[in-house]
Amino acid sequence: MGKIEDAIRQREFKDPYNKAVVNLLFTHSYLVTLQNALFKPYDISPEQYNVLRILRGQNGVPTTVSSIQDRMLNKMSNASRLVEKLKTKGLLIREECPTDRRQVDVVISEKGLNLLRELEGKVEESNRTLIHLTEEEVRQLNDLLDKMRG
Amino acid sequence: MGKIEDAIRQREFKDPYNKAVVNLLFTHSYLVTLQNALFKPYDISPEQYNVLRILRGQNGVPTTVSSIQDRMLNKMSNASRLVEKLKTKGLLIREECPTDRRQVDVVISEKGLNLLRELEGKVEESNRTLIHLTEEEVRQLNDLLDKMRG
DNA sequence: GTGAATTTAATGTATATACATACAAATGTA
DNA sequence: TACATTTGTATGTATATACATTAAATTCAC
Repeated sequence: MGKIEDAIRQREFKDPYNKAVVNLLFTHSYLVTLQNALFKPYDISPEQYNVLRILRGQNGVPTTVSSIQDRMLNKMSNASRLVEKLKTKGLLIREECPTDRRQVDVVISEKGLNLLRELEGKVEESNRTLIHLTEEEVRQLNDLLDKMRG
Repeated sequence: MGKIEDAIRQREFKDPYNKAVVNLLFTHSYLVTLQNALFKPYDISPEQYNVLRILRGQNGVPTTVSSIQDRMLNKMSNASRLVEKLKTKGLLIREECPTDRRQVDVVISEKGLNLLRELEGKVEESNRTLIHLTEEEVRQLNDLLDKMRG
């Protein structure tokens, strides 16, 4: 694939900051395209996978919708609707919180845990192979991204 | 904002590759949230802005929908519908191609050019301020992203 | 304790992505 | 030329994002 200039047929950028924004947007598209392909056979989207991982990270402790939202990669997403989709698929259990009736308690189901187990190795392998960098370079990338957001 | 671990309240990652994927997804969300806010007063989306820039880059030469698609950051997007939206707003002109009636010729309108001129400085400034890196570091980031995609 | 303010979740609407499919026009081939 | 294939664009449907609004439950102030 190589340089962004070839990929989107743009000769040059105004400055490296401008290029970085475009490069990040394009790289995101590269990532999610591959992720979609990975998850498609399991009838799940990358966002739904992420919610399931958040729930598993709670180790069985019920989580509210707003807490899921907080931990999501996209803060503007709509945890409420994603939870509804996952419930329909039987991948999580949602019930009214007894101590605060505004909230709902969400827990990953056995079926959800099994799906995560099935996907785990594939996701890990995919993450490694789609990033063509040495371990030292990936660490650099992570540091730059963390610093970049200020 | 700082480290991704704090931002999404995840204690640790399996390996730096895994972290990089999450970090890229999260950074993308950070970027587009700020871009949306920038473009909103002009009643335009980041994707629509990108299409207008592609058209301006043609310097008045008519462009087909598939050529726009090729140059877009997201290859799976739907140039046809974006062009339709921009036409409704009067930001571009779309007409049947005389030599090949399957194709449509798309050219940016004067109104579209004016909008780009109005936005130009703001976008450039925004791109600089939302990336908290030195020029040397941004170049590094660009190189890593280019290399990462293989 | 009552009413205002806040919190939590759900819903409504517009936009965009992802992918399949349809259809017309152009091209290639026998 | 006739017909199959390919190309260019549009459309249909499901999912997700972005953001405003609603409604119910809780908390706070008095």
